[in-house]
Amino acid sequence: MFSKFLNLDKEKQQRVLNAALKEFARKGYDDASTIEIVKEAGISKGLLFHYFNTKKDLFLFLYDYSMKIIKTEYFDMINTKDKDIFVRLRQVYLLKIELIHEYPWLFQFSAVAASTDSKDVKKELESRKLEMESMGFAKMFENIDESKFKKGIDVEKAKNIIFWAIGGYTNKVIEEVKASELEEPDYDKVLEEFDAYLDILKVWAYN
Amino acid sequence: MFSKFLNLDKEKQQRVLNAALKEFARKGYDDASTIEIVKEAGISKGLLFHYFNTKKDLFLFLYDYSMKIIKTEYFDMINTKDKDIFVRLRQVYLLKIELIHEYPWLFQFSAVAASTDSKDVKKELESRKLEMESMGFAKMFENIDESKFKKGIDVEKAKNIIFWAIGGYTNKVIEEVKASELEEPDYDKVLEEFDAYLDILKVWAYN
Amino acid sequence: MFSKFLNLDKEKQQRVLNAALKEFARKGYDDASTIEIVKEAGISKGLLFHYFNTKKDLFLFLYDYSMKIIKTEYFDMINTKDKDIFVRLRQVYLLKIELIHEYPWLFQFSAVAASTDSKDVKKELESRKLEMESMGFAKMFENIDESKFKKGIDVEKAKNIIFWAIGGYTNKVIEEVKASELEEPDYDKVLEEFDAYLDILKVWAYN
Amino acid sequence: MFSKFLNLDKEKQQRVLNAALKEFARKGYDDASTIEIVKEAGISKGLLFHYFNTKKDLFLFLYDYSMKIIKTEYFDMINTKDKDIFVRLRQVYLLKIELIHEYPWLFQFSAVAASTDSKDVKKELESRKLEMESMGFAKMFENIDESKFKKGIDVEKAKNIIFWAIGGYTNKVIEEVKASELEEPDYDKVLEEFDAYLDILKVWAYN
DNA sequence: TATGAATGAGAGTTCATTCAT
DNA sequence: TATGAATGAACTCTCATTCAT
Repeated sequence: MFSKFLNLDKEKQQRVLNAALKEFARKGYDDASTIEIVKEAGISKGLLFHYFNTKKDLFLFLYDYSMKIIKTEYFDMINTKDKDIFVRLRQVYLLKIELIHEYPWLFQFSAVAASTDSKDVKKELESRKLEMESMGFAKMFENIDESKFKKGIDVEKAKNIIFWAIGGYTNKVIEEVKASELEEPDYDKVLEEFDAYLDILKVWAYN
Repeated sequence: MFSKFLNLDKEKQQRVLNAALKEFARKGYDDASTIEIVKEAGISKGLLFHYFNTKKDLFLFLYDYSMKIIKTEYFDMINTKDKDIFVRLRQVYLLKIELIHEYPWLFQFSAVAASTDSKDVKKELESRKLEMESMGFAKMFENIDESKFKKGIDVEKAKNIIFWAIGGYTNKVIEEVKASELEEPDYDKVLEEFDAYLDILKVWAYN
Repeated sequence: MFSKFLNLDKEKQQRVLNAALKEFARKGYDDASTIEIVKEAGISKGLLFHYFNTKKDLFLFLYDYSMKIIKTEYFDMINTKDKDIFVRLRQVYLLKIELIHEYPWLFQFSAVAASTDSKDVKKELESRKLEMESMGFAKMFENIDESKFKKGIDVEKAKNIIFWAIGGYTNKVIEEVKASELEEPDYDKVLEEFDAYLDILKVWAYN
Repeated sequence: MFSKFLNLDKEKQQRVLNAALKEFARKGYDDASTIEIVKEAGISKGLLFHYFNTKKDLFLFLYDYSMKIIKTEYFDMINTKDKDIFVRLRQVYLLKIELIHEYPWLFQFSAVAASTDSKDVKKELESRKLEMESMGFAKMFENIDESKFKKGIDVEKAKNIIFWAIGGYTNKVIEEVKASELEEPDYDKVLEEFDAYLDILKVWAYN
């Protein structure tokens, strides 16, 4: 199907993939411009369609590509031997930062793809949505030692609060990066702050 | 500037405003269609441009209009005499539900506007972003009795966690409404669950 | 459906119709250029699509329009009281010339439409093909006095020969007009020659 | 000019020629796709252009090639010793069927080429149109014994009628083949019917 | 004020043709 | 000679915006 593209040398593939992920991540499906993608990738308009046939196919290719990476290089890498939820979350966070380094637009693209309502791709997306979010959520909280939690509290809700709190912090970092037009945050500082939040949650949630 | 529009009878103004808020909220700036707006509003295409000159001006008018409502009818209505953060949050939540009833697309529009990156409006939006979020955050946590919090914990971070947890729950509700294609959730059930989350956070955060 | 177009003043309608009939008649469906049509019609690119939505819809509109004219102003006008086949054919021929005067590209368009294989319109065409040709053939030869024909000859085949001979002459005239780049032939000369052919066929076919 | 192509082994030449004739015959000049040709011929895109430079040159090469075959293997093969027009026509008909067997797309291609109006090739076609039709017509009716015709009738016109009648029958057969999606008609049946038409014409035209 | 026909730049896509290998 | 990736002009179609009425 996409063999023409996949036979390219890796460097050119990366250029095209990153350009496309970036454009879709920033503008969403409908507003993303194929012209911007080819400009950024340094290829001609015709060539993009030589590889991917349509904008829609390109998007779905990127979706599958992203999901594959997120599954194999993120979810599957979560070590469920750490049973303490905060040790686990820290581990996952470090994994994510690593991945963002390698694929700067991957998570933003997948977030945009997950929430798009564009009628062109909605149907196809629904049919393949493996619920990355829920899959990630499940893996993140798999085999957790719940005995450490304060008694008398709904553990599912407790997990949700922890999940949302961490997601909130992550979004804050992303917003700050966007606003300051940095390409990358200072990950040491971020991790330090992240740990501070984990510490609070630990004190709160555990006995 | 928009005097032509503002001189209309209120009923017609509302029709146009709601139609436009709805379209932008659903599709984002670039993908919103002026023809859909005029159809829904029951006016002609020419008239919309007679009132607002350009799509961009319409959008920015809506943004300012939304911010004004959110400020005057939401943030300013927060009663800071309730010093307990969880009493406060519950109060704010009820206020928001009330406002959603009156302006169904207001908060979704403001969320879309806040996160749009469309180059047409990005610059103007930045220059006027009064940081609704931070403004809301500030008001929501203004004059809070911090003595109730567990000692030895960074209060600002604690507030953030609570804020994000609540935001997370809100988004979950919105996603569920979207997925079930309901126009409105069952607010009683939602409030009950909301309270359950507040209770957990209370146990956690307070002594 | 095509109300926007049908509400135009007749002169503009004619300009657009003739431009489109001409372009499709000359180049066939696939190769016809909407740009050429709008140039010839003196309207803008957008306007053609404002009227007809797609090239396909335009083509099918033209098809239905042409079939209607050919039916009501050609086939239905054939006077079947003339039972002599040669009187009938002469009558039909005069009718056709008249119609060509009014709608110069009508018959060429309908011939092109009948023989097009373009996958875009093939299906729709098939579903509505009222078999103009066979319908015309039927009407042309309806209520003919067959007693005048030479005995012992298959009358159906005889009719076919006459039909093809006349068709052949007609095509010859069309080719000559094309080659000389005249817009219209000298109809008096053509009719004279046509009569000469009819006379021969009469001597041949009748006793 | 086309020496690169002509130096190929005959089998490959034939593959390319037949693929190209078929594609042009089916779709006309403008709508014919070079990629379809190379796929059918089993060569690469670059190679086609290496041989023929442009689509136009390929088309004109095919035209000249076709005309040459039609001249040498069709018109020149007409045996003018048969002076009876109907014997002659039958002979020509059999010749044509034979040739169609050998070059399935030859006549359809030449018909399409003769009637194309595509501006790319129109001019060149006109300048070399040796009037295949008229050439064939001339040869077909060369050295015919006109004494057998009914007296008092314009012999040229009589010949035309016979020519058109036969052409009409031929087109009918082609249409029927197309409609039934057969690759080839039942030639025995066709010949039988063809003879029936010749018989009628014979009775009519001769004393 | 109010309409919607009219405009044209720009979108995604196709395809003959070129060119590095 | 042979390949097919790469190009870019041209296609159909969309849509914010203008303008005659």
